[in-house]
Amino acid sequence: MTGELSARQRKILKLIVQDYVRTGRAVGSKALIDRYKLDVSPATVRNDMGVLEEQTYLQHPHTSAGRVPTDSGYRYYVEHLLGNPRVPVSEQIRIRHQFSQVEMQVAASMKLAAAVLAEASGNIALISPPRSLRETVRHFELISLRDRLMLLILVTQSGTVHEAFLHLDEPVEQDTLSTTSRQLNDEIRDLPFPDIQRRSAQYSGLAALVLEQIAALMRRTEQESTAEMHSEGLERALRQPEFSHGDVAQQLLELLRGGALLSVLLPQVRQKDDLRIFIGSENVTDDLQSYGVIIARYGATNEVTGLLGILGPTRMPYDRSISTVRYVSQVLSDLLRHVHTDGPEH
Amino acid sequence: MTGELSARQRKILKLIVQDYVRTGRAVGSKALIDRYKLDVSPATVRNDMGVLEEQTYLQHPHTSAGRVPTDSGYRYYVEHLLGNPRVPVSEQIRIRHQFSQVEMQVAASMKLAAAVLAEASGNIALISPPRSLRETVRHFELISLRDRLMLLILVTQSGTVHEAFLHLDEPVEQDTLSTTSRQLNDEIRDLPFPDIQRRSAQYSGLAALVLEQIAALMRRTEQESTAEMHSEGLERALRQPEFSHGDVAQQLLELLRGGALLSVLLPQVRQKDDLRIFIGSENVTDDLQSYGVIIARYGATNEVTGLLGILGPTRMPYDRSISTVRYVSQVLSDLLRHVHTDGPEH
DNA sequence: GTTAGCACTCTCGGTTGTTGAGTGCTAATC
DNA sequence: GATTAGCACTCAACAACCGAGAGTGCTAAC
Repeated sequence: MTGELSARQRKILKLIVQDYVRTGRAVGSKALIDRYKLDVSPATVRNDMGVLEEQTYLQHPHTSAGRVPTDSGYRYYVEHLLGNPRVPVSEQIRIRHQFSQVEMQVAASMKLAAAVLAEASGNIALISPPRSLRETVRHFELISLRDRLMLLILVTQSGTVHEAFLHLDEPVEQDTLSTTSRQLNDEIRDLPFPDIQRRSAQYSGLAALVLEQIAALMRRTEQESTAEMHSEGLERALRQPEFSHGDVAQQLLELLRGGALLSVLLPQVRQKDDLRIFIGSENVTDDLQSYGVIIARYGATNEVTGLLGILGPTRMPYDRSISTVRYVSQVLSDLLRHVHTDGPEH
Repeated sequence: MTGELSARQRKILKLIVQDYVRTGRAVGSKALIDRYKLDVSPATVRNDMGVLEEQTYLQHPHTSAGRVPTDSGYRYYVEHLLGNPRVPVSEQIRIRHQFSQVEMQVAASMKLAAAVLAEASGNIALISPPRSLRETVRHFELISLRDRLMLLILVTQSGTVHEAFLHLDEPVEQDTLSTTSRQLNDEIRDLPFPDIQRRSAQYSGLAALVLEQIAALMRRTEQESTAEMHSEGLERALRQPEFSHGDVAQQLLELLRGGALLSVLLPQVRQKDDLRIFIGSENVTDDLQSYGVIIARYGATNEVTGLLGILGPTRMPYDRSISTVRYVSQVLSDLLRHVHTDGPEH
């Protein structure tokens, strides 16, 4: 079905993709020649276009319109016509500089990463926080706030901090809390939540309450971890003609909120530094049929990782997007590595 | 200019507002009579409509269309024709029940409050977290995570928890951290951030670093506190015909993100249990000209308060919205009072 | 004060032309 | 054999037009 393409045909396909991505309008034979000063005639281009259409790389919205890339056209483009795009060095410096501003604040870094991605691509940036597949306890602390109210602070392996207010049946001194926490901390360090839950049964009173709560917090995050996702750049993306139609905005919001996005795409991005591209109909989910998604995994180690990427219309600037996703994921990984392993100052 | 209205004129205005809010279509004299079985003729209604139009309560989109309420029409409606709407008891029970599920988790309660508001009004719910106008330190804790990495946890008067990772120049033992924190805690309890910043100058090394960081955290939240806002129900709201037009979605997103909303409206809602309504052109901000906003202040005390409310098109069900905002703000205040003053179990 | 009657106005939805970009095919040309 | 010129054809997009229907304001009668 799909045979080899001549050099000129590949060139034409490349130009069509780029032109269409830029303008958003179907590309005709004459317009293509005018704009890119090809030294062949429209008819020749039309012949080649005919071939490309036969090979399923292009399609016709209607008889008298220009050609538009199909999903497989984009796929061919990113795979064979794109090379290995790099973020320009000046841009790299600018990005690194921005990250150096936020220091070691994980939350701020993530927001920044999203902002950079959104900015560079003009589309929607996605990012999920770094999580361990199997979270364990690193440390917890009990703080007495008032007679019968205390605060539980939990730090897990991935460096995430959780908090919960606990109401007690009877007043407890801070000293009691401190000794309890010191003792329990030693016992449950590096344990995952099922183990903790089991141990809670062996205790009663304060200790049991605390252990139960810790287990509950961890269980909850484990369940949420796939769904939790921050997105950025939606309002700018909506300015694009693709999205100007009314209910697309609503559809997009639901897509982002629902998080079906991550739960479907997450398993497909296997390891750190792996970058995956999903174009239109390649997406299993119906809602994603008309979008393109670029997703990469980032993280400090192979254990604790998060995802980041870009979501846009199938008509998106894949070159810029891909290079930016790849670069930002590297920067973020570097940064996390500093937090997780006492790395050198940068 | 605006004189008295006859009983029938008020009735007609009320019906027009309600009908228009429900259907979204300009209301004609005949349609009004048909739908509400008035025992007067269309011509009479037309005469009254004429009067209402002269009084600026109604307006004509064009010659041959029905009437539509103006902003002052809505204003008259909420002030004179609405009474004091209450949430139906069954609804009250449902809401209370939902809140009892989330226990004392402040963050979860806020999300729930937003969800309830959005649900009841079909519009966008707004909520800003409870903050004190003048935050003071309640307690902080230092936790050593690794040789040269420690975690700072800060609890402020309003019950908000902040966290920050701190990198140290040289390794410090947990014991050192504990004694330092115990000592400093006593010293800075109940102080606002400028005082803390001042004291940090008197110390050096670890203590100085910690105090500076605490001051920085508090300063940052103080600045952000006006801007921070959670919103809910956007995607559902976009389903409404008012919002179906393309770029309204974008405009709304920017409005919500920018937080111009709160920084403008916040100062106008003076104290707890105060409920304010802004209709269309009554809003100073241009972006808000075609929206209606209902905002109430909630909180545990007069010191620590937050805002919640509803944003929708000027054409919104004011009765339901007002009663729900008022009720939810009460429920949330009750709940916060439990967290802040060791209240009885509920 | 209320109502019937009537001429008038203006949006909305569908139909109809017109325009222009683009195509596919064939025959001539390099 | 690949390329090109020429030409008839197609179809979306846009504007102009038209009739139907809902609603109005006014006047005169009740």
